[in-house]
Parts: sequence; C-alpha cells; structure tokens
Amino acid sequence: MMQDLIISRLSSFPMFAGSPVGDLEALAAMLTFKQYPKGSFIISQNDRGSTMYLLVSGRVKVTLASAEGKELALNYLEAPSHFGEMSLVDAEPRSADVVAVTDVEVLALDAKDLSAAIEVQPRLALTLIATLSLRVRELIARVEDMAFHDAAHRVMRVLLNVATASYEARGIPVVEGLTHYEIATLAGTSRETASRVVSQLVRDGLVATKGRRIVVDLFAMRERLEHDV
Amino acid sequence: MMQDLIISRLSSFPMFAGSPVGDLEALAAMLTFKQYPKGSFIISQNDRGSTMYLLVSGRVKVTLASAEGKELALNYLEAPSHFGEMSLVDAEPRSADVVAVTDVEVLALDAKDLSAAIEVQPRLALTLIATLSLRVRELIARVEDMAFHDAAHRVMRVLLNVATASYEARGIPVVEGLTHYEIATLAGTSRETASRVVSQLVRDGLVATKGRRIVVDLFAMRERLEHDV
DNA sequence: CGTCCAGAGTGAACTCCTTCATAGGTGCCT
DNA sequence: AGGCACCTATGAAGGAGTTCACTCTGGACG
Repeated sequence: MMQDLIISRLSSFPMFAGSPVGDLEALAAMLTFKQYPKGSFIISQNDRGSTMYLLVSGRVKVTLASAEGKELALNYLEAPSHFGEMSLVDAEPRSADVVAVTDVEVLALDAKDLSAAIEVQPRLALTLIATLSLRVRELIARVEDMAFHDAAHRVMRVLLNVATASYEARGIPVVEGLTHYEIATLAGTSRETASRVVSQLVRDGLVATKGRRIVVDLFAMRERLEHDV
Repeated sequence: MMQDLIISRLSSFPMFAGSPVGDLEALAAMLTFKQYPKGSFIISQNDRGSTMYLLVSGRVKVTLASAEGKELALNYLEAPSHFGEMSLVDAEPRSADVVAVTDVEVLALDAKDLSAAIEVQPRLALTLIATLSLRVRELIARVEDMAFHDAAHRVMRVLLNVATASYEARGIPVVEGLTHYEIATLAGTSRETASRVVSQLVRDGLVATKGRRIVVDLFAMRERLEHDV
C-alpha cells in the first residue's frame, strides 16, 4: 500500500531514521509520492510552487539558464537529499531549475503542512536550517571562485570536488558520468576552456584520463589549488 | 539595568515584537550586549565562533577578501537584521568577514542556547529559515550575474538595487555614501571599470551625478537591464 | 579660504577567455 | 560491424576587462 511505501522510503533519510512509527505515519500522510522520467523538469525557474521535495532515488541537477541559452549548474544532488525548501517559507518564485538527470522518485511536502510536519518532527526545522546553511556556504565559495579565480582554477576545483566525493563513496578519486560540457557549466566557463584545462592537467600529471573517466591525483590537485592561489 | 536595555532592543525586531514580556526576559538572559567601533571586525573568515548576532544599531558589511588583497562585498546590512546564524547549526568556519561600517551595537546569541531560544520563541526557527532562504536567493542572483552578465550590467544592477532601497526608505532614488571602489566590490569588478560605467550612464542619461551622489532613473535603468539582457 | 588627499576620470597595453571553425575520437544501437 | 550522434581537441581571431600610469576634482580640516 502507498502509505507503507512512503514510510519505508522515509526511513532512509537520516533526519527521520529512528523516529517512532507513529510519527512516520503522521508524516507520510502529508507526503505525496511522485516519479519523474529522466530529462524532465521537476522545478522551473520563476515557477510559483510552494512544494519541497525529498529525493528518494535518482539524480537531479540544479541549474540556471541564461536568456542566450547558456547554462550554469549549481549542484548535482543524489538521494537522500532534498530541494525546493526555500519556497516553504517565503513566497518568492523558484530561483533555479531542477531537472531529473536519471529517472527520479520524490516525496512532495506542501508548504501548508510545514508547521504540522515540524511539530511532528522538530528535527526537521534544524535539518532545514543546516541544509540552507550548507547551501549558503557553497554559494559563497562559488561567488568567491568566480570573483577571485580564473577559469582553470575553477575547473580544477570542480574536478577535485567530484573526485573527492567519489573517493569517499567508493574509494576511487575519479570523475565519471560528466561530460566536459557539464564540467564547464559547473565551473562557469566554456566547454572549450574546460577541455583545454583537462588536457593541460593530463600533461602536468595531475590527472589521468581513461576514455571518458578522469582519475584525479587528489593530493597534488589540492596542493596546486592552494599554492598558485 | 542591562536586562531591561536588552529587552527594549529586542522588541524592535519584527520576529519578537508582540511577544509576552516573560518570553523576552527568558531570551534576554541568553543574550549578551556588545559594541564594536567603526572599522572593527565582528567576524573574520575562517574563525570558528558559533555565535549569531542580532544587529541592534549601525551598519555592517559582509565581505570576502582574496589572497591578493582584492575585496568582494556580499552585502551591507542595517538594523534590525542578523548575521552569523549559519554557525549556530553547523560547525564550519565562518565563510566571510563581517566588518562594522559605522559604530555598531549587537546582541550575541551562542549556539548552545539555540534550542532553548527556539523553544521560547518557535518563530525564531522560521525566521532563520526565511533569512537563510533570502540569502540563498540573493547569492544565486549574484552567481547568475557573474556567470551571464558583463561588468557594466552588474554595476547597473548595484546602482539600481541601492537606489531602489533608498527610494523606498526616503523617496529619493539616490546612491550615496558609496565610493566607486565600494560599488566595484559589490559588482565584482575593478574600480576603473565601475568608474567608466558610471561615466557612460551619465552620458546616456540614465543617471545624474551631483558631486558624489548618483541619482538614478529607476524606470529607465530597469528597462535597460531587462532589455540588453 | 587655502591645502591636501582620498576619490574619480581616462588612455593604453596586455591578458585571459570566448567564440568560431574544423578535425578527430568514442561508444552505443540495430 | 557499421554508422551516427555526441563528445573531445585544438588553432586562430577578437573582445571584454584588468592593470598601470597619470591627471583632475571635491570637500574635509586646519
């Protein structure tokens, strides 16, 4: 039955793990299970929705699109995480697109149920504050990079971040599943520049490419990012 | 007595206005009143403090400094507002400097008292979420500007934002008290470029300068920002 | 009311990055 | 396997912005 499905998915979120079954049931009643096929827009910039999404499975990207068709990626998210929480509290239009990169399953929570949800699970409020804080920190780091560092530096930082996450998850410091175009959108530069930077890094021995996989020397990369400022 | 002073300052914050006196007293007991002279650092990047500040009077700027001495301003804040709230929840180092632009008075709340404060005043949690959401939106707009728009566009946006705030507060769409250098740090460009843009805007009739004051034609400026993308 | 200095204006050189163009690679799909 | 769509590589030209160098100006303060 649907409620049971929702409850089982809920418990995979750290913030709900270990909650009494009664609480989960109360929460589940407020949530709607939804599926989105690869490539579809879950949220569009300037929408006026007030729904927050818990990402249950799959991968989404949070991106900005310019009037001339340029794209800037803010983030790639994987389950378990959540997005769209800003509209729970203020009534502003959505500030970015969220696109399903793979097929995606989500649980949707509407703003009108937020206070009730927080009463059931106060940790939710702190989780939201913590997530938003993290977003602010990441964005500040991003702005800092755009203002102070050149394109090569930003591309290196993207490679380092992705490879570090991969290393922590699977023990291999590799960048895969990202095209040069996607790396460029994450670094805020052009595809060609990203390509040139990767080529140069191979020549410098900081990364090695195996087909479309980029293996990163985490230590050397960190060293370089710290030193040449 | 100090507690009474704190309580009277507290009530100027919208989030506490109308709270029972008992609640304010409980909150006041957790807060410390502090003063900072013009020019002093209230928060420094990479600090490990876990204090949030309620800005009671004065003006602060939130800025980033690069290794080469370049500066990027994230925000100018005036009372009543607050800053440093991110460190209440995560244990990360401070991600920016906060500098007193005028003499400043603040009330400090330490992280260890946060849960208690939220129990006394649950609206505090929602206020924090709302503030952080606003910050995220502003930062996204910033990143978008840096990625998609040229320096002239960003300078115009700064002028428009400042003049609009001035118009709403005092009925005059004017930029004053900001040097070209400060405008440049807000726009993420060099002093020279900001200066050239202002000169050009005067020639184009979008702004008029009276000594060191810049009077902005809000309508024309908005028009221009929307159109030439 | 003159002096002095932070701030403002502007040309010129140079740098980095985008954009355009074109060739070569990779891997998936039937 | 073959083919096709997408991805990668790299040169060359051009533009936007920084940096440097210098001059001019507003207004604070003695």
